[in-house]
Amino acid sequence: MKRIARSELDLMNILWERPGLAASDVHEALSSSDSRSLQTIKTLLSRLVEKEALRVERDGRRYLYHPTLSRDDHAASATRRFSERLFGGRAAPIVAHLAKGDGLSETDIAELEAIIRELKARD
Amino acid sequence: MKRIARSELDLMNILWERPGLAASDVHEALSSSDSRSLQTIKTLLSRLVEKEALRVERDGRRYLYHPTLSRDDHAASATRRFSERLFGGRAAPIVAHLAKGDGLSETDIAELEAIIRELKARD
DNA sequence: ACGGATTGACTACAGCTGTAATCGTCAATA
DNA sequence: TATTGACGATTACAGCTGTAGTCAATCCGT
Repeated sequence: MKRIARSELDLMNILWERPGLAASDVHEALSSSDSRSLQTIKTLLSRLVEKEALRVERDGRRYLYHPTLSRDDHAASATRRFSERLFGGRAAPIVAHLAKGDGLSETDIAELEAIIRELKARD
Repeated sequence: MKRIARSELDLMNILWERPGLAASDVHEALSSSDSRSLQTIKTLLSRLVEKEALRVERDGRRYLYHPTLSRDDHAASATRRFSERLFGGRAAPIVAHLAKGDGLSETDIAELEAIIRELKARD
């Protein structure tokens, strides 16, 4: 499985939320601050199909796109690579950076607590 | 400041630890599992200078390289971008992924606890 | 049936990345 | 002093990324 590029990931995010969209749907679903043209989106979708991150289903003369790679698998391996490369695999510095400048919500903090409790219970 | 590529980051990591190394030193300092040639390292160092992530100091007829960008600044912005793109800025899913398959050390967990306590104390 | 809209296929192309060879120069050494 | 080796500068080049234009086929409305 080839690597998913930054600009392709936006499309994956949309298709993980709502699998089975056509190219034009994906284009519309993109944030309005995203100025990429429909043609660009189509190219990116094709590349994702080549990379086997998406598969297509024919629907008349258009394609509907479905993720092959699960969001969770991708997130897990991307996260592992990221933390490895920047912090030698440690999690705390990541959270510390995000915590600076109050980027964390109440619920996010609560979830972190739960994870920690869980980890400590593992003994 | 241009983006730092994956393969350039290894060199930054070394120079953040020990600023002022020459190209050959950096090459030696790389993990032995890294097979890139000295020439490759030199090219990468030049690019980092162009990108203004490093500055050079002359030492006879060679250069010593010093980070311009601090490790902390880089880590902070890279972390923010990463969590934004994959998890909408939330920290908990990142930790959850790293926690799967016991990737977290005792000290890492202790540090996380400390950060959480700190966050909750902020109220 | 015709004309505009839509769709995938194909092509384009510049910039970034990864990896390295070559070249000219200077320094140390024999 | 002639050679060898280390150094930066320049050049190379393929693959990946980001962004899009063009084209041929097809669908839909009139």
